This record gives sequence, C-alpha cells and structure tokens, in this order.
Amino acid sequence: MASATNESGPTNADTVGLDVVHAEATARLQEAGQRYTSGRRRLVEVLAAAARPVRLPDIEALAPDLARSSAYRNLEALERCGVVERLNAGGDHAYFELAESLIGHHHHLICEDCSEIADIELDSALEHRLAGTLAAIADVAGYVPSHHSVDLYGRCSRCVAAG
Amino acid sequence: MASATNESGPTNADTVGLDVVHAEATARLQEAGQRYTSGRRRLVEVLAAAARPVRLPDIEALAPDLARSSAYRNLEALERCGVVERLNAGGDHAYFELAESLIGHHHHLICEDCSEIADIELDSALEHRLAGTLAAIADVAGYVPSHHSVDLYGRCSRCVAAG
DNA sequence: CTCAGTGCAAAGGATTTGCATGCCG
DNA sequence: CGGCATGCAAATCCTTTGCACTGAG
Repeated sequence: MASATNESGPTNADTVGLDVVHAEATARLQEAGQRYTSGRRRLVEVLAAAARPVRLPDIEALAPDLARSSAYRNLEALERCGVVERLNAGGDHAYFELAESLIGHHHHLICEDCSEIADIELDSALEHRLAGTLAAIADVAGYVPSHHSVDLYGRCSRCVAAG
Repeated sequence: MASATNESGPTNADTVGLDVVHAEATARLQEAGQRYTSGRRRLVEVLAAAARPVRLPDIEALAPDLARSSAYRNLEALERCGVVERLNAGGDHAYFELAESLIGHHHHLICEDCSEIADIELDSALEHRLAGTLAAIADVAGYVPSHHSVDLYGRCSRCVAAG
C-alpha cells in the first residue's frame, strides 16, 4: 500500500511539528547536495501554515519577498527531495503542499467554483480495501504502482450560497 | 452519488455503440442550439476509437485535417454539452475522453513516465462504499458533491522495461 | 439571409530558463 | 575559492481569442 515506505509516518496533517518538517527538509536536501536556504525554509513554513494545498499566487500573497522564479525553482527542488508534492486540480495554477510522508496520507475535496481545496481522510478500513484493490489492478495491468489519489469534486457552501 | 443521473447508464467503455454516441451528441448539441458538424463528429470518433483519454497532439496525429483551434473549441463545446470530459493528469497537455454518461463510470491508471492513461474500474461493492463515504464527507464539509475521481499512478511495463 | 462553425494568425498566461551576481561552506 | 542559490528578464508552449470567411438551413 501507499504507506509502505512510511511505516511510522503520521496519519493526519497535524501530527508532525514544524521542527520535524524542517529537520526532514534539511536532511533530504543535504542528501541531494542542496542547501536548506531561508527562501526554501520560508516556502515550507507557508505550506505548513496553510494546512491545505496552495497555488503560487497564494504563496506570493503570504510571502511577497519570494521571487516568483525562485519559488517555482525551490518548489521543484523540494518536490524532487520528497518534501513537497504538486497537485493538478485542473485550474490555471498548480497546487503545492507538504508531502504525504510528512503530513500523512490523505485525499482532496475540491470546489468546482472557487477551486479551493481541503484535505480529507477516508476511514482506514476503506482506505485499506481501496489500496488492496488498486494494487491488484496495477498488477494485472503490469504496472509498478507508486501512489493513488481520490478527489471529491463539488461546490463549497460559500459558493452554493452565492448562487 | 455519482451515478444518480446515470441509473441506466453503461458500465464499461464498450457498452455503448458509436451510433448511440453520435445520437446522443446530436441531441445534446441541438438542445444547446449547436450543430453536430463533421469536425465534431470526427472528434467524437477519434475519442471513441482511442478508448482511453487522449491529448491534443494525439488527436492531431489521428486526424491531421482538424485545425488545432477548432479542435479546442469543439472539445469545449462538447464538454459543455456533456459529451466529452477533460482530465487533468498533470502533464503539459490536458486529456479528453467521452463523458462517463456515455462510456460509464470509471477511473484512471496513469504512467508517471510516459503519461499514458488507461481506464480502470473498481468492483461495484467498493465503488458503492467509496461513493457512500464520500457523500458523507461532503455533507459534513457542507459541500454539494458532483463527482469523484480515483487515479492510480505507477510505471507501465514498457517504461519499467526501458529502465 | 442569418448565424453557427472554421482556420489562420496573434494574444494570453502559467511555468521555465539564461545569465550575471550573491552567498554559504 | 567553488558551486549552489537568487532575481530579473526573456523565452516556452499550451490554450484561448479576434476576425474574416464559409456553409447549412
């Protein structure tokens, strides 16, 4: 299943403290011969504080001093090191959030109107069964599975109210 | 749940014949005051023949006579009429396939290397349970749910073999 | 005749890249 | 010092749009 490399990993977004995230980021970057600079640290802090996937404009709003190109480059570096994950929810912008190995396996609830994304969790029995079924499907198809996503689309209460 | 408007719908991609798809397309377009032109028909035929999501370059390769801008415009028109669906798998290009109301509810198996996408189905018991759980989650979050997706990522046998 | 559809060329816009400079180790 | 990191500006490239023309009813 998805957590095979994450046996002792967290199970929800609040399980791991920011200090642990910083430590992990430092270690994983160093392993790749890269530095955990203030810009990258800032990026991680923004993602941790948001507690939900954010787009580049959101990041710029929260940290106006970060140059756009550096933000993209650093997000990519953090992604390669397994600290950040990129989501494609289907708007103009990509979404970024801390990797599941840091904040735990989860899925997403997406508003089709305003594009806001919230993290959700399936009960572990269902998640387990889903993982098993998907593993079997991958096997039959000759795939080496890496991970899965479940996205729930709808309209949030605010957008419903707005008509 | 997701199939609420699709009670008598097909359950897999081969259930519905091309003629039925054309009839549906004609009807849904006409309802919107639009014509089912040869270009649009061609597009639908390409999507039906592919039996998997395709990108615009794929479409151009299969139907070189279709102008790119017209292809995009027609895919959008067909999407608005519920004949085509657009996927965001996270590559450079968007993917298009016939709508679930025509080819049945399904999910996707995505190769992280070559970006090819295949359609997959969950057994109905699991799908039903998933739908129920997601409906409950949406309810708690105050969302009006519209649909869900399950994507399985991995590496296809060809890419694994290629190293 | 009217109005939707088409194709070409140009615009739009998120993301990436080239390059010179700054800075940590 | 050496190499990674940064920021600005310019380039890329998917997708959308403007506009004049064609075609079906």
